[in-house]
Amino acid sequence: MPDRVPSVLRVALPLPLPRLFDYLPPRGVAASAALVGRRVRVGFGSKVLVGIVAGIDAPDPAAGTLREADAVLDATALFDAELDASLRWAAGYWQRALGDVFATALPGPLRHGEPLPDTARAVWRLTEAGATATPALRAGTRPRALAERLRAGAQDEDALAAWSPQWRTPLRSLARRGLVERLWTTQPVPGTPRTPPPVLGAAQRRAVDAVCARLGEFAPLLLDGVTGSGKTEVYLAAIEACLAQGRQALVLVPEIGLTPQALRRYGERLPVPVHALHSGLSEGERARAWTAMARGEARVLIGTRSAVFTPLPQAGLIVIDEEHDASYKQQDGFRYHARDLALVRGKTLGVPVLLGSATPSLETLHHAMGGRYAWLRLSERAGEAIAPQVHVLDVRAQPLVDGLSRPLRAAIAACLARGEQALVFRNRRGFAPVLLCHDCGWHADCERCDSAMTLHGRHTLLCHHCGARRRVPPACPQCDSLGLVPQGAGTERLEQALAAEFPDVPLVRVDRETTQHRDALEKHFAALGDGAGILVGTQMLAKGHDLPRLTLVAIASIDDGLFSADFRAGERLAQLLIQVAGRAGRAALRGAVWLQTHHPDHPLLRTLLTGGGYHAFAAEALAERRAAGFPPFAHLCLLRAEATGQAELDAFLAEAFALAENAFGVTRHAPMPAPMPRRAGRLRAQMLLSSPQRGALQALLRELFPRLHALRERKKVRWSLDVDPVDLY
DNA sequence: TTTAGCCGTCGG
DNA sequence: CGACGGCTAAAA
Ligand SMILES: [Zn+2]
Ligand SMILES: [Zn+2]
Repeated sequence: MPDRVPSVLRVALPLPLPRLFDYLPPRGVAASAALVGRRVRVGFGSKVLVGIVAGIDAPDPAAGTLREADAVLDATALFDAELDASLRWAAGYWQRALGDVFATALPGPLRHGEPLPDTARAVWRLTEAGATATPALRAGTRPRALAERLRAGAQDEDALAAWSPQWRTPLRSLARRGLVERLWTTQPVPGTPRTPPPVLGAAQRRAVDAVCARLGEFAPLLLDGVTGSGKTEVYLAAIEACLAQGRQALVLVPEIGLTPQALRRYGERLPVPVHALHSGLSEGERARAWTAMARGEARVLIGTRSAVFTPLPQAGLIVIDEEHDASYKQQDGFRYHARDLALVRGKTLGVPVLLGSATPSLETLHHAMGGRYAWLRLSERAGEAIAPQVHVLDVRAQPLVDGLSRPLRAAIAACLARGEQALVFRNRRGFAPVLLCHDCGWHADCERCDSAMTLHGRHTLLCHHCGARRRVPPACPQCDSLGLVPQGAGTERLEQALAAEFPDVPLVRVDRETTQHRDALEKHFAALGDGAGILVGTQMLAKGHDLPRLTLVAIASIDDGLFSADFRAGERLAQLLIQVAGRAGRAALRGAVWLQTHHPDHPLLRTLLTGGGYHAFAAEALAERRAAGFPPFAHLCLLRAEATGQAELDAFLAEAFALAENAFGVTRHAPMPAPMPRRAGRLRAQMLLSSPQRGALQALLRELFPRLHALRERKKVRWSLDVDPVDLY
């Protein structure tokens, strides 16, 4: 009889093991349903872990003696009912252990058992003495400017930092004289000066109205608008309406989109403090923002992929900017898709989910075309702006010197002569992608990967896949020839060539090497100034900072992307081209886009650049996907595996293939080597599963996942299931 | 995934 | 005989 009494805690631990672990409650604590969702500290093997109580149950008679949990760490559940349900759904959908999913959803300090942080924020206001003394402060000084600002109302430290990065200096000067004082508050601080909203165009107005009409219910909406059509103003107006109803808003942006400039824009336009969650914050700051949302103190949170796990107890609206962006899919561990999880949360929460993009993903477009998503179109650039003129440069008959043809150099020179700015785009960093022997055809390959090494500078060969680094050999290792030549041009080579040709204008290279830190990108843009200048770089330049003087976009080459085997490569390339091209031109200055290619007749380029643009491309690509049985017309799961020995790898995938036999009508494709069969010394292979029915695939995965865990052959193999993979690499 | 523990080999 | 490496089962 006592065996039937629910007396054990079923705990989700942060491990990749797909099961829960049973513990007795700590001494003096009764096992009650009220403990579900709270963190507990438990001994596990020889170490101590922090887990979350996932349920309360009767003890399993088959189990041996249970350990006692050390302590319950929370007074209430960390996740509310909605977040808890959404996380459980995510664990099932993307096939990941619940404890691992819970751990991913928590900011570091909470994951490690720290108490919820204090969310009170420091607010500075003028003292009475300060108010009196302000007019007497020396005019034109920073303390005077700060005092004037505070006279309009108290400000929190975020607002002061937005005003000036060096806000502490004048503040300290005022504080020393007793003119300002610090308070602690969890309330939003009113009185932050706000930029008035611009007048919206008719299409923007319609879009805002469409979103506002759906506040209070689940509604997926696609905001489909070209670069410069004013999507952000639509977000801001919708968020204001959401705030006015007393609800919270969550905004997801791609990693690269969360610039200080973008944050400032949200902060200045909205009547409440805007909290940010991004990789540049300390763990403590992330925990504070998360907790402030959980307590309802924060009303607007803007963040990157992992911000989708933020509690939204008073949710009103979720916005996903650049919804097509691949960075929303986590590429290791718990391989969730933030956009898709946001849609599920929106449905559970009963709030609209606004998906914005100039180049919507084919999945989202397909939903919009089928009427499942409301489709809001902003077809014109806001204001007077006109679309840029596109030149496709056939370089088959053109000599390329350092990757640049004569007509392109001439176009850049003309642009600079007008005092305008040029962006030269090339999606390969380094000096040259290949180092080739002119005499025997040998090229420098990585010893641990099936991939060529990239030449960096003049003397270094670098593998972009495993990080291997070595010196350029003095002569060809195969034929002793001295004729080793860099083949092709990366950003570094373009930079040098442009610097030599245009020595008098500022030139900035933007790629992973030059832009390590968070603020480096902003510094680069500042270094460019607002006169004539050149930016060279990779897709880091595709969005971000607004550059009004930029009128010429030169795409040095994207030919290597035209023939990729991956089913999503075309979509990616089209999105990238449209994004980069969209940077050319503004209201008064018409932009031009130059594309150098050896394949001017490639269907993708014809349709995209000289035909009907992105939507015409998308229609063709969707037809191809339908014919080939790829998403959105089928749902995929990729079983990836890697091992040091080929035999172990093959044996594992052969077993996995057998396990997937005839199940639920899901198509199992024969195991095959990965597109890069060897990487960092490890052999890689994969098996694809596909089904037109998402439910059938999910049913198979529910059976397959535990069986894979139980396989003997799994031992020497690292494997993972990737549900809805963004690429098959 | 991590790790304790078992067993077999090998050097001292 | 004890150290070490490789393999396996178990972690509640
Ligand atoms: Zn050679
Ligand atoms: Zn390598």
